[in-house]
Amino acid sequence: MPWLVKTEPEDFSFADLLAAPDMTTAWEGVRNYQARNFLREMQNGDVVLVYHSSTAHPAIVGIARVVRECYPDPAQFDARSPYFDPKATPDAPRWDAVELQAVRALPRTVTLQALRTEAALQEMRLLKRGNRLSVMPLSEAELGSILRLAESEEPR
DNA sequence: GCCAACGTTGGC
DNA sequence: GCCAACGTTGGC
Repeated sequence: MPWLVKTEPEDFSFADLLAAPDMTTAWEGVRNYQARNFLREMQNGDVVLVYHSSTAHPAIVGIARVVRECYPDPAQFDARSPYFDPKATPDAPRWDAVELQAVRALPRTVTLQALRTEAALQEMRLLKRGNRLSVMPLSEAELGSILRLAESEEPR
């Protein structure tokens, strides 16, 4: 199943992922149960679109894939981590992480504005009012539409 | 910085 | 179990 994950580029951008060793990183710090449950459904090889949020030009900017399925997020046990959760123990972890590897940057980023004006994408979870999920599934049709926008020659 | 929307917490 | 208070997200 295809997925979309959000990240704040000031915190960790798609460029950071491309620059990481093996273009791979642990996707840690998801602290929402619904998002965590989606992480648990991710399978090796699944396509993951990376979206930049909380920025001047929110947009889908790159493609990654799942290279390690869910495992207990080590940050939850680390008292020095901003993602520390005092209620989590190694015997009873609450949060999971996956590892993502960059595939490539999109030829053209697909802005939030462009997503909103694409008829085929109106049902995307990302566009739903009040949506705050940082990990969400995409349909194959949505993935196809987004990739077409990313490859189109027309300026937006 | 503002503010709407949402999730979580904790008293009762 | 209810719900008010609070914190966070994220577009603008």
